[in-house]
Amino acid sequence: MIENAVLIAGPTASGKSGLAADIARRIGGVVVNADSMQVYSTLRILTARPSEAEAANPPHYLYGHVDPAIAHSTGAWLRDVAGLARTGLFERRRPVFVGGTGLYFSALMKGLPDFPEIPPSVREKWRHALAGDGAARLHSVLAERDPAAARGINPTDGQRIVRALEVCEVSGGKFSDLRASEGSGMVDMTTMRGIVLEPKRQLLRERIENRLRQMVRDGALDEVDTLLRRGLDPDLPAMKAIGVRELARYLAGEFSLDEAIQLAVIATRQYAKRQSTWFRHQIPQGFARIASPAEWTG
RNA sequence: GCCCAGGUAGCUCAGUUGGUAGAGCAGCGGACUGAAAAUCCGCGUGUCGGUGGUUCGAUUCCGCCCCUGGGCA
Repeated sequence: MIENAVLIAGPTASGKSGLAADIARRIGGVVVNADSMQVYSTLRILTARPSEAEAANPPHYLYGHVDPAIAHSTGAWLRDVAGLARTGLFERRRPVFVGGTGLYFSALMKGLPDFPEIPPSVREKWRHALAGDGAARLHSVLAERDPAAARGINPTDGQRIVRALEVCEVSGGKFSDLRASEGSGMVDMTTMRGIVLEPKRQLLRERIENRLRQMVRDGALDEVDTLLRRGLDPDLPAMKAIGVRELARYLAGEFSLDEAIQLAVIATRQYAKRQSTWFRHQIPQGFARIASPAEWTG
């Protein structure tokens, strides 16, 4: 159990990283990443990961420690956190978890059901089936193996259907049964402190656009180029970082830099909206909700 | 100045053989239990450029005007 943790959630470009560093420095703590994309090593600029200098003081953990060729996951991230906890680090230094991935916060607070590890061959098999037969077909397959799970998943939601099917196959049981057996959270909720950043939409829009232009000035194109040269599977999570696709299309000469940036800005705005929706409804009561880091008087 | 093609949702456009209109994108709302920067669901009234006329009724037909492209001078 992690005592006295600080959790900071917020949409992209809300200024949460800076706030996390300030708080960690003040309480003599450490910053722990809770963002699904900042774990990857190659895309430092494009994922707005803190620089090496920033990450040195206060100490930052779980940033850029995963190669983009590896498909990280919520479960893998949770194991990373557990590994850090086992070293006793959090008993000496209070952890400040910061990020934009709502699911990671849920997993941290409530735990994850005890799903089995899915062998790559099984994963591939169902993904193939999805591509070939379509979501509706797989949904009816799921309806036979696990009616309860099928009822809870939209017939067009291929990704979730595949997930349920692979878990059924590997466990030999039902996905819905496993889901019912909730794991236990990692942070002690009675001593935890939670903050949600909720900037005004208009302000966020401006910040997103400015930041993306700055990223390009800082060398985001080189990062994307480096990533592309590795010829990785486009389905890998790291390849889906916002901006990769858009800037890649500029590099391929499909459209101008300005058009590429515009598309990436739009994708980022839509992402920020999804994040806000999550934090509005899925984060427990008791988190302090503030519009900007300046409002935090902690 | 003349000829042609257009002016319809924030943008790109479709459509109405005359009964006041609809797609994609954007935007907004929502879901979310090991890909989550992912995946999925829901939401479309806008002087149909303006103004006269014909008509029971015009965004649709006719006249004039304005604007934008292209062509001829």
